[in-house]
Order: sequence, then structure tokens, then C-alpha cells
Amino acid sequence: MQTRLPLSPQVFHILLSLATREAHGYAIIQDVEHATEGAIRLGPGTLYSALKRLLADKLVEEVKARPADDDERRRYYRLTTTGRRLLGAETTRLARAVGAARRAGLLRPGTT
Amino acid sequence: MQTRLPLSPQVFHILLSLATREAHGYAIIQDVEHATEGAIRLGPGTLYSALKRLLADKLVEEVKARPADDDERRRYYRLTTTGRRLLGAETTRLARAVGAARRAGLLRPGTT
DNA sequence: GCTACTATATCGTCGTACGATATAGTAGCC
DNA sequence: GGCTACTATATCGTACGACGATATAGTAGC
Repeated sequence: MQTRLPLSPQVFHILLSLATREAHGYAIIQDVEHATEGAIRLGPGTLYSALKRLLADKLVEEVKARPADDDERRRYYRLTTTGRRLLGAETTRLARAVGAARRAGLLRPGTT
Repeated sequence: MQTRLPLSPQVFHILLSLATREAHGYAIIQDVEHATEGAIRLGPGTLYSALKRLLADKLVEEVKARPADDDERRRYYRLTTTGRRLLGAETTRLARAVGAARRAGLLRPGTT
């Protein structure tokens, strides 16, 4: 993956899930399903291969520090500065796209 | 392609380009590049294979009627009702995603 | 007649989303 | 104590789709 736009919806939501807190893989899967109201369900294949690429591209990094008494199997990830910048750029791109769609009358008036 | 969300950014912009007017393929390419400020540049491979799928899925249909003195090579397309409905659903999904990203502080304040 | 642009079409490749499968620890429960 | 369901990560194979390259050809300007 180049560090270029557009991001796939899946990758966008993985990064977005990491924007507010560090998280481990399984938590990302659940968070994305919740946040998208079931529209995006990440299977393990999708999530872990995406994470691998995101790590390689240094958009995400692994966190060593762990809470006490945490499940040993978990691996925690957080956004890098580059990752946050890219996510911001993609958000801007999406906001423009939504604006254009709104002007075309594709959203019920009042939709935020 | 299933008629399910999410749409790829490319397909979203192809449908969005057809939301306000009928258009032929080459016009779609130019419109999408303009509307996305160069972020999405559709090559012929991407556009015509996507159009083929969209036609097969009845999200888009070909228009027979032609303006007088028009370039004979052009083939015009328009959204079907199904296509418009799907585009609306995807727009709603994107608006929610942008809202979540905004709450996470990823947009410069004031961005529409 | 040259170049650039318009316009559609097809082909091959590569990336990646996805389901299936595997492994194993944890928790509740009867 | 064994059952099931959930948590958690990992890998594999497949299939779809985005993309660049290439082809064809008409149009326009010079």
C-alpha cells in the first residue's frame, strides 16, 4: 500500500478506531462493527493482514506497555504521527465527497 | 460485486458523477478527477470495468437518446432507481464515518 | 501531416478483502 | 469435569477489482 489516498473503507475504519485510544486487534474488529452499525465487519484475514501492512508502512506501531492483569495474548497498536496525518487527509477527502453528495440531494435533510 | 456497502471510493464517485446528470465514460473520468481535486484519477481499465459491473448489477443503465450532432462514439449512462438508493445509503454511511472522525478531532475546525 | 485530445475497449498483473481453518486461553454453567 | 461460547491472534487460498499498458480511431488545431 502506498501512503496515498483514497484509503479503503476497511483501512479507514481501522485507523479511525485507533484515533481515540490504543487498542488490540479483536477490540478493533468489535469497535468497527459497532461504529459502522454492522456495515463493516472485519474478518481476521482482513484485519491482521491490514495491520501487517499498516505496521510495515509505519502508519501504526505496536505498543509495548500493557495494563496489569491483561490478557497475555493481546497485542496493542496505536497511530503514528504519519498515520494520524494520513487519516486526517482522508477524512477531509471524505467530508468533501459527502458535501458534494449532499448538494446532489442524496442525504435526507437534517442528516449530520 | 454485491449490491452491498461499503462501495469502493472509485465506484462511489462514478455513481455520484451520474447523480446530477447523464454522462458518457470520458466525462465521468474528468468529472471525478475534478470533483476529488485529483485524489481519484480513473484510468480506462478502472472506469470501463466498473461500468460493466454497474450495468450488470442494474445500478446504472445506458441511455439511448442522444443530443444532435454529438460525438458518435459516446455512450451515455444514468443512475437507476436502485443505483440512486444505494448511493444514498453509502452517502449516509460516509456521513456517519466523517461525523465520528470529526468527533475524534481529525478535521480542522470549520471544515464542512 | 504532425501532435494532442477525445472516446471506448481489452488484457494482464498485483493488491487486498474475505472466508476458512487453526490454535489456544478464558469464562460460565450444569 | 466436561460442555459451550467467547476472546484473541495467525495463516492460507481464492476471487474480485483497481490499475497501467496497449489498442483503435475519430476530432481539432496548427
